[in-house]
Amino acid sequence: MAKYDNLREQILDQARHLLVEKGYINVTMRKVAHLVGCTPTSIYLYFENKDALIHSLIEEGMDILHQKIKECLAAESDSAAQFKRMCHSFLEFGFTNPEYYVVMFQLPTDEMVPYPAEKYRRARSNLQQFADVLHQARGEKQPTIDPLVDATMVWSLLHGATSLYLAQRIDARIPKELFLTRTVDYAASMLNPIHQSS
Amino acid sequence: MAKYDNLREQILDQARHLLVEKGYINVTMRKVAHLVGCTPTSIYLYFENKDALIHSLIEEGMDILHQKIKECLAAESDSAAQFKRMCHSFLEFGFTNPEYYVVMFQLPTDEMVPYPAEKYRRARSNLQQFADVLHQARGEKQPTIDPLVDATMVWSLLHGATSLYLAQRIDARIPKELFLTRTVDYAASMLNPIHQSS
DNA sequence: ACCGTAAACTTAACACTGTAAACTAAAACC
DNA sequence: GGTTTTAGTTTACAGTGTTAAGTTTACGGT
Repeated sequence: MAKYDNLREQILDQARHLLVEKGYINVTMRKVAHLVGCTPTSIYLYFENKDALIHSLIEEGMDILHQKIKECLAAESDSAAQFKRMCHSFLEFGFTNPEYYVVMFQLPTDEMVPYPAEKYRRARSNLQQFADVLHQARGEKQPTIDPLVDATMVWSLLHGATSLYLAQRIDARIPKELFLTRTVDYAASMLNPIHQSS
Repeated sequence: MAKYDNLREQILDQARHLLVEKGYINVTMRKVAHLVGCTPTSIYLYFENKDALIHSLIEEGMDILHQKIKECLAAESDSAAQFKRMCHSFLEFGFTNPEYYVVMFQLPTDEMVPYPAEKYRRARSNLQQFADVLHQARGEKQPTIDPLVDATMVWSLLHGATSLYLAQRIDARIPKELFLTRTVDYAASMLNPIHQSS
């Protein structure tokens, strides 16, 4: 019956290939179809629309990132070290998978239907991981400081750093490695909750 | 001779109107032209292409932001207070001018020709303002810590916070005001350069 | 006053994009 | 073997940025 051997998987493969090698703008229905060897409309047999196709790739990326974050917990026993490693891993993921990062975190809301709330689970789970480790590293002192807020601050920092780096908006005088370690250090300052309010 | 009264300005006006009211995706050559009452191709008489038109709006936005940052210096005498106010102003600019912010800082590099290096002046100048105030607030102690790097860290935080907020990716349990003041506080922690390296 | 030229603007067209509807071929079922 | 369902294609539409050619209008010179 089937003219193709698992067409859905082939579409996903070529879409991923196109994303990683040529960037998001080159992920078009026609280009994906051409690489697969089918017609553009055939994609609609397996994906409701382009957004659904991209969302599948987003989920893949979320899985990869989630895996990398989880590995940080196993690699260290000290929770402060775990936290730093997690920050480093997040940055490294963005730096080495720029196109994945773009679709996962930088796609304009207007340009695409928002990533369905239900599927934010992995993203939220990552944030919760940061919050948990942060909470643990500080040893339950000062329970008034909500770790979720601090984790959100850290996420903001990491996301901003990655975005600016990928957009090549970091001053050329700052070497990549310095930028990376400094960002981790700044994030790690959240481990010592000595804040003065404004 | 002229069929229109300062067509270039009218184009810019309607493009700005469309951007602010309807968002970046709705800034199309045909929609701008329709609002102006001219043909789409007439725009090309005054702007090389769509990018050039958008860049004009970007420059406008940069000017507005630059102005707001400058006002912070006048509003306070203490340089630490100036710094905090600058951070707050940056966030507020993004929060209240989401569409300007999008074209200024979030347009995918691939989707648009990179913002010409020469025109980064205002953006760089903003970064330098942050670096200068940071340097001054710390009173020249520890000259080894390059304020440019720290200013870049702060910029990363502010940009990340704004981006996540505008994309509505901040946990609903965190009120906007708390998020705002916490971000400013975190940025302000750069004023006390007590960093432990990793 | 008239002609030629240059400036301002429009018309028509091209190569793309995502997507819906209609059509076709092949397999599955009874 | 005939009918229905599945898998896939063909065609078409409305939208995008942009280019090239055509048109109208105003200006300058003799």
